[in-house]
Amino acid sequence: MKILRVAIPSPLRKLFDYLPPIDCKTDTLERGLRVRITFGRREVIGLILEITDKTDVPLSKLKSALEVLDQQPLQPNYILDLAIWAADYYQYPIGEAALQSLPTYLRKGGLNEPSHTFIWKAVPPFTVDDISQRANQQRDLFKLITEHPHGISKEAIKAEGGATQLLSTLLEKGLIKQERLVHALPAAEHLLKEAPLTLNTEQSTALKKITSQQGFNAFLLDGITGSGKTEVYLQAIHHYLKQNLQALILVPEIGLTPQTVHRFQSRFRVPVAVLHSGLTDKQRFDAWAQATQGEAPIVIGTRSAIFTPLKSPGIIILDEEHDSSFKQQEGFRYSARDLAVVRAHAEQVPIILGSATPSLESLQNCVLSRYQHLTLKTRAGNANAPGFQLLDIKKQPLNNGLSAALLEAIRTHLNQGTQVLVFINRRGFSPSLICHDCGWLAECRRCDARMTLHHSPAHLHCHHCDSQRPVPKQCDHCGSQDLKPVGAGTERTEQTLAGLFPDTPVIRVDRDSTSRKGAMSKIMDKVNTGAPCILVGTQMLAKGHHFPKVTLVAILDADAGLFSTDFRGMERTAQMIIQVAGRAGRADHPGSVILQTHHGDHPLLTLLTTQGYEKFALEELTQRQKFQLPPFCYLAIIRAEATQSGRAEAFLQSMREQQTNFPESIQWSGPFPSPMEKKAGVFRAQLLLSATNRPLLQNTLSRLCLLLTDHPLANRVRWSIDVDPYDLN
DNA sequence: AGCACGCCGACT
DNA sequence: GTCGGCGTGCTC
Repeated sequence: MKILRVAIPSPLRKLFDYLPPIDCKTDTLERGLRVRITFGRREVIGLILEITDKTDVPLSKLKSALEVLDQQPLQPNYILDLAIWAADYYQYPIGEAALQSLPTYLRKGGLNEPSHTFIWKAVPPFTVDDISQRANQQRDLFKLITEHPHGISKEAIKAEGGATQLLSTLLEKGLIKQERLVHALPAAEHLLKEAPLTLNTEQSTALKKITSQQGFNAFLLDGITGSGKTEVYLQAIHHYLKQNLQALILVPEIGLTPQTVHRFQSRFRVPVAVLHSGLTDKQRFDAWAQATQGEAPIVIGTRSAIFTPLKSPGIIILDEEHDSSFKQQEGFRYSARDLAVVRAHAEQVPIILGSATPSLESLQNCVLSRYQHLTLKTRAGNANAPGFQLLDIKKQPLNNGLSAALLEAIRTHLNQGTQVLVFINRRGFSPSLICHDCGWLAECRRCDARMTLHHSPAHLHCHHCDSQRPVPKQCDHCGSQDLKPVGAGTERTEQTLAGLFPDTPVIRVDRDSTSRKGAMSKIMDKVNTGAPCILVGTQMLAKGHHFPKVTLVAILDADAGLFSTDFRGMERTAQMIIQVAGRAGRADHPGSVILQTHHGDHPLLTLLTTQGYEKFALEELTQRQKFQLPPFCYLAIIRAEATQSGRAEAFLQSMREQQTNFPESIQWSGPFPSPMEKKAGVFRAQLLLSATNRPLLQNTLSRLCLLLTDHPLANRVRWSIDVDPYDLN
């Protein structure tokens, strides 16, 4: 008797046993096939993870599966194993995890039959003279098709003005035929579409180290902005493409732009499968299938692409490895960066983690020789590194957050005919609205947070829960009409600068100004003309885009995050500063960076701006070691949320009290209300665990997980476990 | 998570 | 008399 152990998308942390479908040839059953089953009173799609001949479930309770959906396993075992490993490591229900490793289209029961592009070809020996003289459209269509001996797609025919509605007529007459487009991969010597750039010594040393070793190796490609990391990626990819192996490239959410994809497409004469959030489920599945079947030698995607199978794995590359978007912040809270290393190890392929500002975790892995540290310190074209200036604004008068010294510097650069970038990490006009008479602040009704004032269009907006309301005319508390904006966001800075520099265009770049389709490329076109301008923007400016004409970068508030409650605050601030600074001073213009701060003598800020990121990072690492913080310990947070104040905290407290014989080497902290207790209408609390022994922490978490699941109050709260949390909020 | 069952309050 | 509120229990 065969028993199927099935992963089911449900929060129950176990597999469910089913009998094969009644009329099923049991020798065709296999791990990795989907089954349609009744689960409780509903029908769901599950995934066979094991086939055994015994079960702990009473036979009377066993149901038969309704149908097997696949002939072949959907993904190789190593992907399934990766998902199961992750479910265990991140304490996430196994069924949810296993099914989330599949594209949504398959998860919902779609057939594993990717769409194909069909092409039309003329059937020899027919010529245009075999078509009646009077059928002009048919003759034109046929001529067009004969001009493409390798075939032409319907879309291409339409683009050429051909009468696609007559294709079936010609097909019926046997003059043309339809074929599936197969991308024949070019021979190794024809892979390149453009010539590789010449590598400098550092780059070629790095490339040689990556490509000369066999099997699994993890590399941290630690290269300052402009040092040519991408060229190293491209040439490493070339090395594996030549052996008919594939490359998987993961980039941060914000980094998956058409320009990024274009870099890879313009170098190689091979299909590139791109997995991004703008695709429909079917399109995403098609891209997934291209990767899985090996039709796309290059696969680029964001976090979730870590579960995309490759037919012939060659190399994994994860760019901007420090970026927070690789850690999923809800639900299945995995780190694509860490899973990428696990996956590379399982597949015995090399992995490159690249960054100009590596995470302290990765740097520590280099110290421990788990990763090989490859550094690129030379900027291409001998461009100078930007010069930093800490501008202490203590006691200085500020014009909406801009000091006189900074304005003077902006003026100097504009007069030299170059561009200026002003970075401020707050959207909107001002971060709050205060009553001048009584001090009342416009607060969000659903969050413990103030609402941001926006001018265009005028409204109050909560950046935590997205709720919006009109700008009040008078104070809720005392009725005064003297309401004043406090602090500056991008809109206000834009307005102020536009007033001070009336002859220079001021361009705002934030989520609000770029949300319309094509808005960003319009902005880029304008900036790329090279005419002097002031760019005002958020984090968006720090990532991906290059602004070759920018010679001055101004960071209005370098202090945000310096004294944060989150131990990673300093690391994040430093990464942000270096990433923004990287936008200035390309090739022919030396750049300068001005940081406005109230702590001009802050030791770490000084170290960062005078000695560079690496020195800063090593110093920060000694601090982390001193205080036994990651990467010198492992963390997990148990979070809970409830609609009633205090309930989440009480739940965690009660769980903590239930836990007996708790290992002494695990530190508890909490439960505490979360830093912003109320968010989007729910009250949140958390409990922090830390340990130096990872297996012990894992073990403890598994036990706590059982306790949480069975807790009598568990249905009154929502709880989750975050292993290796990135954000302590 | 879903989904159904079940037991109490305000409506035609 | 019933529609429907959400507490409780179950899913091979």
